[in-house]
Amino acid sequence: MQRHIYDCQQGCPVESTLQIISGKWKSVIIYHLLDGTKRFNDLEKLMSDCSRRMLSLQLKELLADGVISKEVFPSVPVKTTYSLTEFGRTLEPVISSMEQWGIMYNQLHRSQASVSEVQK
Amino acid sequence: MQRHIYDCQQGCPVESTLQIISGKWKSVIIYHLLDGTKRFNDLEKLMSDCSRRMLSLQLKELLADGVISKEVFPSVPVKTTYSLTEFGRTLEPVISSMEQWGIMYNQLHRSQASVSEVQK
DNA sequence: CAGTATCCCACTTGATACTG
DNA sequence: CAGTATCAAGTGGGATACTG
Repeated sequence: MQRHIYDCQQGCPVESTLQIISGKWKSVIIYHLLDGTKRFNDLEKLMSDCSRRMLSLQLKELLADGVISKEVFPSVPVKTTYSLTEFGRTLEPVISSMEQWGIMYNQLHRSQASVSEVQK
Repeated sequence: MQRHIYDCQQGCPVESTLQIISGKWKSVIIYHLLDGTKRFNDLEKLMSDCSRRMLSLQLKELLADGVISKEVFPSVPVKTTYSLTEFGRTLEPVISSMEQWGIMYNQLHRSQASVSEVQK
């Protein structure tokens, strides 16, 4: 994936934030990790729209940006866990506001669906 | 651009939010419109990394999703303004938290830059 | 289990030029 | 001024198969 899409001239703060969280699945990963440490497999199940390949790529970038950390337990079979770093946890307000908005949006859509049902 | 990337199964709220704001430049546009109504040209200047073509495409999608509205004044030459709709303004907490985080992040980078300077 | 490697095409995006 | 049209190039991302 190409990094540094935004050059954040005039230091636009929103572009800076996007620099870190704008991957296709990054904020979703962070969202799930806010809930606690997860294994690769856990994330795969939580985000079934996201292919294993994409999950792997996005995790790698988050790792490189210091947002998450990875721990490998050399058991057989191997066990890996991902968690937010302290830095990653500073993104909580951002992800939480996205969560809050999404909840509101989903309720809106549910009620619109009900209206359509009634209109039939 | 392909829409509806996320099918938001289990109604993951973060995926729902991304459905609306995940375009490459969408949150930046919303950010600038929080500041007030803007003309096409204003946005072009504020986001000089974004090509005219991309700006146009992203505005079209935000329009289609009801996030922004457009007003055309049939003067010569034509004048167009974009503003957030009431719905679009509900995204303020999301964009503001991105802004806040970006400000923090930029300061962090500035001080790191200074440290590097000193280290030379 | 937790990935990586390879192939490959669709979509995204930039460049450039044109227009009401 | 505020876009659109067209073309070409590059990338994103799926499918599938393989591995320590």
